[in-house]
Amino acid sequence: MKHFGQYCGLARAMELVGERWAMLILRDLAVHPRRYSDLLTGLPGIPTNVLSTRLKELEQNGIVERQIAPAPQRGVVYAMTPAGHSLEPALLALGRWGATQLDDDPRDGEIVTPEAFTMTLRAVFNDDLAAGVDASWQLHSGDIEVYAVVTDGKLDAGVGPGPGDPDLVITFRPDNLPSFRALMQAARCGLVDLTGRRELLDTFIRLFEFRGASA
Amino acid sequence: MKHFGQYCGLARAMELVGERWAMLILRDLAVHPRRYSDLLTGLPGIPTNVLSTRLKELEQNGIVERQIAPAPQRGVVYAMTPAGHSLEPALLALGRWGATQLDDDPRDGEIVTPEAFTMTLRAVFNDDLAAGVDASWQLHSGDIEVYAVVTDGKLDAGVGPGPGDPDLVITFRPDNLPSFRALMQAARCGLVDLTGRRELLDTFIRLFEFRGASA
DNA sequence: CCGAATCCGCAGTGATACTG
DNA sequence: CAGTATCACTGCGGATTCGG
Repeated sequence: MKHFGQYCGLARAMELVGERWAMLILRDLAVHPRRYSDLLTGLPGIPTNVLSTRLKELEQNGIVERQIAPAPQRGVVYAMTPAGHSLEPALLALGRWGATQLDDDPRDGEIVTPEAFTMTLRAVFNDDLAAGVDASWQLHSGDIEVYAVVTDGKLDAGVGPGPGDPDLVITFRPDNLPSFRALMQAARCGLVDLTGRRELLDTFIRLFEFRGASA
Repeated sequence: MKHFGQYCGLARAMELVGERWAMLILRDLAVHPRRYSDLLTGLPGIPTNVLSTRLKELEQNGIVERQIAPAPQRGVVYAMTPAGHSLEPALLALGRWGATQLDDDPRDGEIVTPEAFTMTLRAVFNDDLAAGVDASWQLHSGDIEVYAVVTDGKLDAGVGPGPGDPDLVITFRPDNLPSFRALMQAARCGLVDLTGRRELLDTFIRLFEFRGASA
């Protein structure tokens, strides 16, 4: 990308990750390493040449790593480098701000991917309310399945079943909720199926209630 | 801008402020309202049509306001709306990350503007160390003049002379320090002229020492 | 099937000239 | 001062094709 000619952190950031689709690729990689075709299906609409160009640029800039996957899947896997992972606070801050600018419901054709959902969980997590909390949830909404594990007030969220048995499984009804906001509303109204320690639903709502774009 | 087709805060953020030059325009407006020509001179290299296009888009999206300036200067002034101001935490987070990716010294042709310098001050400010601090500084480096006022641990930083008399005036020598990093190094080594409460130099260094891209 | 490379039409950008 | 106008160029979107 062409340079902005300013010795400034923001300018450098935009030079490195400001091109079209780059941040969304990084959002997906921030959740877990992914193959080229995983990224393609998780970013409907991205041209294949743009994806491969971005991956090459991000790799060259030390933000993303190209790895040869080990035995079970064998193939190419893209993953964040430490420099890439250190970008996550900025991605979450941008995501929080963007969330305040979202319409109440998805526009025509707008989808929610498991990775977007996971990053939303991380973004809205109320760190300051979580001190001392230990609990784990598994969430089901449509065919999206994500987990959230809070250990000593620190969050680990990802796609799929969590690392251990969840304390509470929350299944949202109806199963095609359009947005995170609607989903939290359903939780508040009890429109959910619960399996496990049902009293942890309130804790979930408290910890993941979106409170605006504060720093 | 074309949409990404995802109902996701990050995607919406990039749709709204992800286009080329947009974040740098917002960085300047986050410091203070500016006229069209101020923005042009503060963003050397931006094409005039791109600036006017961005301003129109940002205005349409409710992030920037076009105001008719009052009596003294009379003319058009662009300013942040509340939605625009709420983007600042994200700009600072990106700037902090980008700062970790900067070379030690500016590349050929890279400049430092007063607005970039001000945003750097805001970005590196160590909030957690500032509890209870009340102090004000005025900084001179070359022809850049900025102020930093800490009131009860909260920072106000801007271009020009501060709102009141500064407790300490710091003038950096040599007067064309290439980077914020070099400037803090000069401060640590005593390569500065001080006027006022000299003991506040240590406080300044402590509060504005860059400690990496932590959230 | 995965992981791209290639080609084309078009929109966004950069540079400069010009105007109310 | 505050923008438009113009035009060459690059990058993106969309589709197809190709090699392992």
